[in-house]
Amino acid sequence: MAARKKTTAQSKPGYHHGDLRRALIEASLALIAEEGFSALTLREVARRAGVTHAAPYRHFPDKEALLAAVAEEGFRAMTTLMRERMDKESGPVERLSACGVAYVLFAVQHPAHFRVMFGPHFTKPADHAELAKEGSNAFGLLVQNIVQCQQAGVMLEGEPMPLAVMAWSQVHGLASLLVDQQLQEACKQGATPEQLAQFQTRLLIEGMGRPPQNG
Amino acid sequence: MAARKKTTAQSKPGYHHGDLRRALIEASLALIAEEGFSALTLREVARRAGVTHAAPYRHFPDKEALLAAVAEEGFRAMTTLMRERMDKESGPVERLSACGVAYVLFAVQHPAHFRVMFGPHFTKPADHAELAKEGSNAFGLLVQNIVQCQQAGVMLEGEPMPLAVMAWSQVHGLASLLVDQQLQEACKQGATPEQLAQFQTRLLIEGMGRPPQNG
DNA sequence: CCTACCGATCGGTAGG
DNA sequence: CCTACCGATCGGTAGG
Repeated sequence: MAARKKTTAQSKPGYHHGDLRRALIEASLALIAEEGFSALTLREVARRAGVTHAAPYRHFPDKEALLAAVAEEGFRAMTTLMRERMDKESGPVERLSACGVAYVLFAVQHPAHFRVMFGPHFTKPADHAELAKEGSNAFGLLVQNIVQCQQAGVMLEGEPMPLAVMAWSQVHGLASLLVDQQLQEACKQGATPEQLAQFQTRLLIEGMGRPPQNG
Repeated sequence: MAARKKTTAQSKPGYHHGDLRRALIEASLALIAEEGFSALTLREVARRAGVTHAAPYRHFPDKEALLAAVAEEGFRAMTTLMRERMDKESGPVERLSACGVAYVLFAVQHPAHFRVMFGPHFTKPADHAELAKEGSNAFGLLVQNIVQCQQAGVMLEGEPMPLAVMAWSQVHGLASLLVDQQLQEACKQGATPEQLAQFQTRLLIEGMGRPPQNG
């Protein structure tokens, strides 16, 4: 055991990465997960990736660009997970539910990604067109599910947008509370994130699924 | 205009505050609101309060203690606002709705407070007993409203906790999306935060208000 | 509550 | 992708 040196995978100083860009992104995620956001500096990221602190500038002009790349990747992975879960269901209500559950599970499984995606990091959103597009894609999936529920006659008619924003709020709130560790006491009854998400999604659709009683 | 010096309220170096503690808290909030979280350093806070960077240590042992004071104050203000809005209503459903709307409005009106209250800043929650208590008080108000709806027979029976967590998720999600500027395009239809909160709260209670159809 | 000081770290760049 | 360097800022403390 004494012989086992305390080093990261590549401690050789002159090591050349095959893909430093990827290594930097992954180092960022690990750093955020382990030591929180305030610990994220380009220098520490470089250190963890096994390069000097000047190297990252070959791939990202600044920290914001690195974070944008992390966020983009996050949105793509989240969209993929939502699609996977949706594809296992056939009915529009079940597909909408699966989409929401996937949102929450992604956040719980990738908290660092989730924080970067929705944190207030990007001073000028206009500078990150690709990122905005990935975000819209994910939201579009949700809207599409809502519309299909409406067309199937199992959801309130009219503008889909307010309903989509409501569904987004629901899953985003649960995801945020879970990621930020706010549901420790309230939920130590043993409920898993998936159970919570399924319970909430079901009641949510229940509420959106009938017109208010007349009278 | 040339005569108008560019100084803050107190530029006199030796100025003695009547209440430096308050001034530090308010400087923190302004700083977060104006330049984001990463700009929050004890030195900059001291600068804005018009004292040297050693002065804050007389009131707070470190940055985390300052943030805990900000968060405590936030929870107290939020609880007050929820109570005010609830007290204008008499029916349990209306009171629950008012409580949720107040949560969202507080976040929109005090985004810096909201971010501190729910951000991942407190490494050891056990070190901040007072803060935990204020948070529980606010959540308790929500649980109490749920129970009263149940007792009035207008809400699903059984464990109130899952319903309370669901309601919290709903308003927390909407509040977070608004504070983090994520609803710009989706909602430039002109809907105000209060209208969004009221719409969502109404449908939420709708969903929690009836047992699923049997069959 | 201030002055003066400490070691440490950071973002960024020149030059190879 | 590295070495070497820059100015700037930070948290924290001694001593008054």
